[in-house]
Amino acid sequence: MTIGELAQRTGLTNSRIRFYESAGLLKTVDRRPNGYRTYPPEAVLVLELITTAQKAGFSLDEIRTLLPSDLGQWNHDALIEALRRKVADIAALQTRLKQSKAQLVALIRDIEAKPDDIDCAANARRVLSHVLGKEVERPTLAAGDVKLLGKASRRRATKTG
Amino acid sequence: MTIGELAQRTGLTNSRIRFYESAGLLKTVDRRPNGYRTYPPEAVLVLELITTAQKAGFSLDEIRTLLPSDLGQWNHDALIEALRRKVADIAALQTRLKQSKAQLVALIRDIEAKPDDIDCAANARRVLSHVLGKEVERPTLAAGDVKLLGKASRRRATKTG
DNA sequence: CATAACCTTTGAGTTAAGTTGATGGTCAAG
DNA sequence: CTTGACCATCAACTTAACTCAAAGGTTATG
Repeated sequence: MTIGELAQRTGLTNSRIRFYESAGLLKTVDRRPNGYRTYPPEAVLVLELITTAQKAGFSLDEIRTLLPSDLGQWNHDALIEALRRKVADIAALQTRLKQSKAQLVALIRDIEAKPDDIDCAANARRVLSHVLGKEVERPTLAAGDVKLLGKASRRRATKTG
Repeated sequence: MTIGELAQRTGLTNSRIRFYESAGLLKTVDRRPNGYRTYPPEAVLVLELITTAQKAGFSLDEIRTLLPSDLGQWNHDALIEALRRKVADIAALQTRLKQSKAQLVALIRDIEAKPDDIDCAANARRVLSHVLGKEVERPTLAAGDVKLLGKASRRRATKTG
């Protein structure tokens, strides 16, 4: 199989397959007399395995250390250990995401729960103090004196509190 | 406040603060006659806001478009919309992670549930066929003929099925 | 006035996982 | 024998969010 055929069967690009080879994920590939790479059918499996592992969150570095030189010869213990570690990583990330999401949801509620009797700036201070978890001082300067924050400039016009 | 003082109060590095300025997150900063940057106390708040937003998953680009030029003058609608979008992003990621984790857990169980009466290579094929969701052929070549997979070489010795 | 500890700018380096482009060889068809 | 579709290598570019180094100005202290 040529690299183009392999690319078609796996849905990857030629350059990506060459990149995987240069990254040590594919064993030294055979060459035809003309220099063209030639692959056995198993190459399809290996590439599918790589992309599957990537989707599961493994880096190419991790995959390289886990892929055996022969598809039937896995390092059982290292593999299981890596899988468990990845599950733990995911669990940790899930915890963080859950917290972040809860904070954002609370923030949205907080912003929308603006008391009718305070103005925009006061509401901003109120919300900010919740976000940053501490007292936020009222500006002692006129609005124009607050010289922070710049260039942004792709904000829309409407400013409200 | 000098940049060094601001860095100490926020726990950021000088270079990071300068970087945020060059990235358009801090408004044109005042300069002393000697060319040194000088910051008002509000700068601490702005930087804390930036790092807080980053922890919640916002990119600097997103933050730049949302940060108002005045801390009391938010673009209410754009902000709420961005917050909702971020919550949706997180929810989508949570879904993906849940699936990945379930797949990995299933894979671990699958690997460990090796029937006593099959050998390593057969177990590898069995597991592979589950992972890739299709039939995996038995090798028609001797193990040494499978020329894929390379360089890796930092694998440990013990090979099992 | 020397030295340390600040500050300045500019440009390049870092990581991951590739992509893109330049330049050139190979091969089958017409 | 030329055209087009392949293939090869190599270096450079991409994105994000910074860091680091070089080269030099400023300020406080002894």
